[in-house]
This record gives sequence, structure tokens and C-alpha cells, in this order.
Amino acid sequence: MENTDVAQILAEVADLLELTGGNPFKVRAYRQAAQMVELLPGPVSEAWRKGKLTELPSIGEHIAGHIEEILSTGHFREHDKLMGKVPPGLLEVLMVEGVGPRTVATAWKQLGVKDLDGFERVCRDGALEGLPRLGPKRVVAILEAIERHRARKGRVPLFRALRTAESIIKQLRRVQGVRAAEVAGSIRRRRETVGDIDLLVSATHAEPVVRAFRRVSEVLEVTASGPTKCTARLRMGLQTDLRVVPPESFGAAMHYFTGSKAHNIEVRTRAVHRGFKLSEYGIFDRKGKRLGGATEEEIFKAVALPWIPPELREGTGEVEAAEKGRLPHLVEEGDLKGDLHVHSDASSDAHSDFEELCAEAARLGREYLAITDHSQSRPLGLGDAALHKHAAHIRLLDSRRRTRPHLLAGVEVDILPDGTLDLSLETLRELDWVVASVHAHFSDPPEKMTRRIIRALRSGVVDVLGHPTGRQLGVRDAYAFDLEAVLEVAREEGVALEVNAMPDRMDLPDKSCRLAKEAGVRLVISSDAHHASHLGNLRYGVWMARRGWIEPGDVLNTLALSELRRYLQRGRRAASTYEHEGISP
DNA sequence: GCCGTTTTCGGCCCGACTGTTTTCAGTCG
Repeated sequence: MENTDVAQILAEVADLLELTGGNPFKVRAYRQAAQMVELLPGPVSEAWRKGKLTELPSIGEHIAGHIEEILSTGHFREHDKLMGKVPPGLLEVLMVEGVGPRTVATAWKQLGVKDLDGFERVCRDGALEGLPRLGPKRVVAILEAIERHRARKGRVPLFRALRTAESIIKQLRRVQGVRAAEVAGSIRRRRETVGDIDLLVSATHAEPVVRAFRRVSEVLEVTASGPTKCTARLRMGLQTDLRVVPPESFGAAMHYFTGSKAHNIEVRTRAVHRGFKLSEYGIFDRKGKRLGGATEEEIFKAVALPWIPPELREGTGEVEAAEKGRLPHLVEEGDLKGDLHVHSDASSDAHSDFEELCAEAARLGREYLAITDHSQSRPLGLGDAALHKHAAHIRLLDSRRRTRPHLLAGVEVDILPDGTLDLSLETLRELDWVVASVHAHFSDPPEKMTRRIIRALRSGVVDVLGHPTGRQLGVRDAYAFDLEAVLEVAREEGVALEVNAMPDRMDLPDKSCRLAKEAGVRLVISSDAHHASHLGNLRYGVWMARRGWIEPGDVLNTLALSELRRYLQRGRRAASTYEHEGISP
């Protein structure tokens, strides 16, 4: 039982309660608890064993008891009971954007809708349109949203797939005779969403590995199984393919099953041009003599290439770059010196105080943290006066601290619909670090969104644009705007773009990272931590950056604090080109 | 169901937007 499974059960209880008209505050309690569990970096079962569940924010005595029930029995009676009352297919209907519990409950009770197909049917045949507050425009919007939902389906965010994959790998490594067990496929390439899980094992005898795999608790149903290969559907919904190969083929198989398809075709073509044959079993010459295959390095070497990091293997120029010795020296998590987007409990949606944040950041070896709580238009966010006080408090605290991490006084200020900022420029100028983000009005038309963001970047007080596309993996697509126009302004104004490392955001997307680099815009890889435990999530941002060919020099927070301070002084703070208030959007 | 320098009861964010109405319900962030 993994965090995701527990979180899913709790979230489903919230949905089911909502559909049956339960107490909305109870609904919210379950939802918050689910999110807490989902984003916990360590296993929730460990917190349970140590009796520390109730120490987590949003988890009280009741829900801790429920989690215990789920972990120890695999079931939650309350959940089963609710599932008996509500058609389970309705949960998927709730995931359609713009469709909430009231609409679903109405369609269910009045039209007998039981699942997404049924819901689509009543949208199309006009039955839904007659119901209260449901006119033609909404029905059209809903049908479009159903289509988007269907397009997203079948892929899950990397962090979910990775957790399951790593858990299975750990179990396979314990099987006797296993030399190595690794995750391949799009997970290894660190794509932000994953359609299936590819697992690869090196062993002299395949059968025990396949047998063990079939018995793994994550497996729901085995759909195909042979002596060296097994395909199964997992409880979490994805399909997974296991391949067992002999040690002398492991590198070739890793390369083959890591992909991408486009990358493999390029490398294989190179092999053919040299008179070789490349397959998942190895690389061979014309006479069938094995030239290599135990390691990936042997494969690359045989086709006269240096080893290419998996994140680059998308067939987007990495082979050519490798051939010319121009592969980027990709950024690594260890290059990051600090974290420049962190919420303290002064933000209503965050849970850790300065002390907890500093302790965890110290443990992770961070040299500095920028405390960037929300501005006033967020619920309970900070206004000018409150932020002034907050910043003073942060600086005082920092001056008293003798150890790392150092604290920077910052803010995450909202970019309002007209492109102005949610705090006075005077206040913002005082701060060490300003993240500016869009948090509302996501559906502005692209031209308006572009103008809105550009106006914010021209304010002369913004250091970085936070989670630039607003996407939430598996939930919400990026909002539409002209990235290239924004990049141009960002470069002119010396504003960086954030690579937000929240596992369900990973925003900036990889391709956009690459565009930013080409446009001469610096990046900042930040955790956007809302709890001390989230500070460890930076790797998700690093992965996106690596997929975007990003090197340490492209990333501001690879700078030591003294260098960062120097950079900020000669950067946009020196010359503001724009008077914010007077310009219309 | 959670939470508490407004602490064990009684709050819990709330305004904007949209499509639907003719004053507002539902959804979202």
C-alpha cells in the first residue's frame, strides 16, 4: 500500500461525501488529508509505524485511525459503504473541468447517469440541457472538457509512476540471482507523465524473477506471461512490462527499453551504417560476433558516441550533439545551492514554521532559502503592512542565525488580471526576492494572458516568474499564452523563469526550458514547498531542466549566496525600464 | 473532520466568473 493508494481512498471519500451531500467541511478535511499524504516524500506507512501520523498537518485522530485501517487491512469500511451508495463511475465525471458535485449529483439522480459515457450521452442527446441552470453553452463547454479529460487519461504524473516502479524494483532486487533491476522507459527519461512502466532485470535465470513479479502486491492482473517477459495491469491503473535479460545483454536492453523510439531509430541507423546490428540483446558485427551489450556505454562506444543521459534521449538533436562533442553538461541536484520559493505557515495553505523549514533545509545542505509567502489576494495572504513586518522578522531571524541556511525576505506576489501586482512597488522593492505568479483567471484569452504576464515582468521589481504555465499534471492543462513573447521581455528585463519542482507541476515544461535557454533567459529551480518535507522535491525540477538541456550556468540558484546577491544588484534592480502604474494592459 | 497566543467549541476563504437567470447557483482558484 503506497501513499498514492491511501491518498486516493481518502480523496474518493471526499468525492463520495460531496456527491451524497455530506458536510462540506468534512469533505475538505478529507481532501486536505489526501493531499498531505500524496505529497509526503517518505512512505506514510513509516509515519504510521512511528506513531507520527497526527503530527502531520491536516491529519487528526480520526483520519489517522482511518489511515491505520487502510494500511493494516487494505480497506476502509466507510469508503466501501459510500461506494455502495454511489455508482463508482461518477467519480470520473467529477474530474471533468467545470463539472462539480452538484451537476454530477443532478445528472445521477434525475437522469440515472452512472459514468462518464452516460454523462456524455445526456450531454449529446439534450437531456442534460433541460435541467436547472444547464443551458446550451454549458453543455458545449462540458463536451469540450470531456474531450480534454479523455486525452489526458491513461497517463499519470511521473511522481506517481516512479513511486510504484521503485517499490516493485526494490522487491525484484531481493530475488535470488538478480544482478540488477532498473526502471527504463519514459520514467527513466523523466518525462512528466508516464503511460506505462518498463522494468528491466538482469539475471542468469529468468523464471524466478517472473514468478516474483507476478506476486508483487502492486500487480492487479497479469495479462501476458512468458519465460522472460511479463505484462501486468497495476492497481494504480498503469500497465507494466517486465523483461528479464542475461547480464551480457543488460546494457543493450536498458538502451533499447529506455527509448525514446526516435532516439533508438537514430542510434540503430548509425549502427547499420557501420555494418553492425543493434538489438536489445547487444551490438553485433556482420558475422554476428558480439561487440558489446553488458553496459550502455559499450553500445554508445560501438557507434562512436559518448554516453547520452536518458533525459536527452528524445531524438531532438542529442545524437548529433554527442557526435560533435557538444552534449550539454546537465545540471544536477547537487549543483543547487539554495531554494528560492518556499512558503512558511504565514501562508494559509502551508504548514511549517521557520524553524522546521530551516532544520530540513540544513539537513539537505541548502545554503539559503527565500521565504516567499502569498500576497493579499490569496486567502489570508499578506498585504503591504503585514509583509513589511514579516520581512523584518525574517531578516531579524537571519541575523541571529549563525548557520545555514540563510534566509532571504521574499514574497510570491499575485499577477492580477490586468497585469499589475498585488502589492505596492515600494513594498516589493524592499524585498530580497520577488516571485510573481498567476493564480487566478486562468482562462483569459491567450493575447490577454500574454499582455498580463508581460506587464508584470516590466514592473521592474520581479525576479522570477513563478510556475510559468500554471499546469497541474493530470488535472489542468497549461494556460495559453505566447511564451516566446514572454521570454523576450524576460530577457530584456533580466527576469528569470521558474522551474517549479512541485511533483504535480514540474513547470516550466522541458521544451520551454530549452526555449528559455535559447532566448538567453535564466532559470530558477525551486521547490515551492508548502511543508518542510517538500524541500526535498527539487529533483523533479532538476529533471525537467535536464530534459530541457539546462546546464548549471543557466540556473540562478546554482550560485552561492554571495554571488546571487551580486547578481541581483547588477541585474534588474539597477535599471528599471518601466513605470508600472501608468501603463494600460 | 481539523484545529487552537481568538484552544476543546465553533469556526472553517471568499470573491469572481459564467451561464443562467431576472437575482443567483455552481465552479474555480
